[in-house]
Amino acid sequence: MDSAERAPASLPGPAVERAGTTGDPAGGASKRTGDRARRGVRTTASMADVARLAGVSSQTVSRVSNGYAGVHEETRRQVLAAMKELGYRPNSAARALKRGEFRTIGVITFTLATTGNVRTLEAIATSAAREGYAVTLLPVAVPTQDEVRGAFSRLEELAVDAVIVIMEVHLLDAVTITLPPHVQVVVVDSDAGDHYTVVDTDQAGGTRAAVQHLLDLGHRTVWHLGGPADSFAAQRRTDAWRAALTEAGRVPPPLIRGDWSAESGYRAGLELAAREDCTAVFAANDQMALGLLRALHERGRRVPEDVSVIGFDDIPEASSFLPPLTTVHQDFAEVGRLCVEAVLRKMRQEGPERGTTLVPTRLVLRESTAPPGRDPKRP
Amino acid sequence: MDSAERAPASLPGPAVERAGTTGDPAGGASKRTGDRARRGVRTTASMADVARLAGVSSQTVSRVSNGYAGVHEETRRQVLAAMKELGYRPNSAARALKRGEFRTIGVITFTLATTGNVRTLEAIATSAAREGYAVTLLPVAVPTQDEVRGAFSRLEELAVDAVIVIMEVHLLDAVTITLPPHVQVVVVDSDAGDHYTVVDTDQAGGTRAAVQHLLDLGHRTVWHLGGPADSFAAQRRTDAWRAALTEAGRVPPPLIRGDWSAESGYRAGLELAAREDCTAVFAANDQMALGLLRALHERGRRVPEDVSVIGFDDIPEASSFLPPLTTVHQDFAEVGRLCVEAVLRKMRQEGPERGTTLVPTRLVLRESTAPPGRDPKRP
DNA sequence: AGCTGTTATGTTTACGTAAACATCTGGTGG
DNA sequence: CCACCAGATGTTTACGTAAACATAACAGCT
Repeated sequence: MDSAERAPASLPGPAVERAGTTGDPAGGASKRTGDRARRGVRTTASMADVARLAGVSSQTVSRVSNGYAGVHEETRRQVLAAMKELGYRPNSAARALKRGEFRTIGVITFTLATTGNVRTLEAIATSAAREGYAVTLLPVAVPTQDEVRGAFSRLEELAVDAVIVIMEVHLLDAVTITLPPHVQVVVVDSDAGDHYTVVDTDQAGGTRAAVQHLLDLGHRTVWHLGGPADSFAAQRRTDAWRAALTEAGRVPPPLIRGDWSAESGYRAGLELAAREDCTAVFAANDQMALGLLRALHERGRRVPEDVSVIGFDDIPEASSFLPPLTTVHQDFAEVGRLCVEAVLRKMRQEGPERGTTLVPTRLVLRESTAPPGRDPKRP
Repeated sequence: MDSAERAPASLPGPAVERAGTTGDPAGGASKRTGDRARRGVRTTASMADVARLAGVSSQTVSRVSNGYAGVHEETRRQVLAAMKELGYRPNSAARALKRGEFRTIGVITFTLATTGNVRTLEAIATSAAREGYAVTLLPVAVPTQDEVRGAFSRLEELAVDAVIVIMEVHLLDAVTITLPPHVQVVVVDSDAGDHYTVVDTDQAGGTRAAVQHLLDLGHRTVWHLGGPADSFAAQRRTDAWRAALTEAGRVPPPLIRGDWSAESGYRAGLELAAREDCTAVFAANDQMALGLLRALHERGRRVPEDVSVIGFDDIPEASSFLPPLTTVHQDFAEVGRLCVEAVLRKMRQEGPERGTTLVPTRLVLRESTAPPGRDPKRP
């Protein structure tokens, strides 16, 4: 309880007063000195131990451990043997302290409920591992400024060299962030390319492909089931949808907004099903498209005969929807990979400080789209 | 001494003033020694800096930083002011080195493609943050022994105090794991409760509820679309399904196996749709149930009139399936929370070394189940 | 032989923090 | 009035690693 009370060392926190004893019930049975011996934690072997056993200096152990050339083969073998015998593991805290870097990337993201975030995170973790970096996860439960601020203040005292932010970054600007000065930031899902390094899916390109596909099929116009207003990705898709229609000389119907969830797609679908003039819908993600399909089905509007539906993301389940969903495929793996690449480049001061990288999309044709007015009753 | 060079905390300074060659200013103009000065990384303020500015010893700064009592209020204020002015952040590497702990939990998991893993991970991260711990993610791309070994060897030199393993642990036993001796392990999805501390969903309870529900509706027996053989969760669900049927005096039909994906559910569904005697199916997860629904629909078998379907997980989309899916709700958040709790308790040596904790499930009734043979044409 | 350069290894030092121990106040009670 | 105590603060030291510098051994060359 004592140790739990010891507030997690947060700087801004006015420092919880430590009541009572220091935590150790006076039983001074510890003859061992050393900090951690008292907690009963078995200390692991250090370089000095290995050096002693191998009969060399600890510096030579360090050289072997870091793979430097210039160590006699014989010596190296002895050192390696000693390491193995003692089960030596380099202490990463000491390494980080000495080297001034943690080899860790922090990832800040909202809820992991959306496929996109998760897939990107996974790709980031994989790419980072390949580069010898670990990934520390910082979930932000609710997208309020307070929560974001909280995540960042946790981050400030965290052992990271760089941060990747998977969310609309305007929330950040509103917050006064004070990151350790050398920490690099890369952002997904934002238009802040002039302030940050941004990697993102080509939302506009994907959207245009989707809209164009529907227009090519002969639909007069395309309705849009958009994502929440605070998502930049959603905003971009909505903008691109409008632009694509306008450029094609069509009148964009009123925007209908969901919140990414299938449930919101269902509600929107009930609305749309009531409109006879709605023959094509572009949903801003697959989940909402799923709800939309259900609503249309319930109201007796057939897909794709009466209404064409197209989604965004290409989640694995999309091919199992009823009917299988035509959708815009996002390459999350590539986004994650590029994020890591960008952030490492920034750390090495090899890359530009800012700018946006777009990852192309691909339209996946399945069975939820068809020419309009194809009524099997009047073939 | 060199405090003049430590720039007085102009916070948003990008600080790439070191022009010219990247790392080797040949005219050794740098009077500073020190490792990281040479890499052009601006050193952040240390305790010593704060102490100097506040006119106290660094130990007093440490006391303030860690919230110890016994610091005069006046002094504390001064120290806090100095910290703020310099933008001081405790160096977590030094802390970790000194304290012998990292305040970090490592999470090893297979692909983040399954909802369960992701939701559990998210809950772990949230709970850990609440306790002042960070979470480091270690994805294992493919469930081969080599991959697992790789993840663990990365882990060995990683800065973690504890590990939570989200996968069947038998893969681990086959691998020779050599973790730092004091690292605690908690496992999800395993029956290794006699070797490890295990937290898991009550697979058996949930399965029994599902099977019983179908039997109560009047179905003669229940078919099962199981998960992959290497998943313990899948195994448990399959075992419980057999047991529940047997106890009720029914004959378990042959097992059909999928791989968790909707696609595999679809393939299985095509098979099941061909069998007139199949009136009820229990799918081991919701994704497979989705594929199953599609196959049944394609083959003209109505759900729930001709076939009842029940899933497992209760993913958010389940309520938007066609029809909305009756399924077993898993409380992933609770699983994650308990994992963190267990692992922290182990670290503090307050809890048992091994044993299994089960988290109860809840059957969510929607519209994919009904009594058999209910033909709406003959009400 | 004497010099030079190369290779292999050892020694010193510093990274930032916090425990352990030491010192210095001012007040209290005998 | 002094011994004593407790609270407030300072000093020393060690955590494990790796850069920087130092040394030693030896081969090649004039």
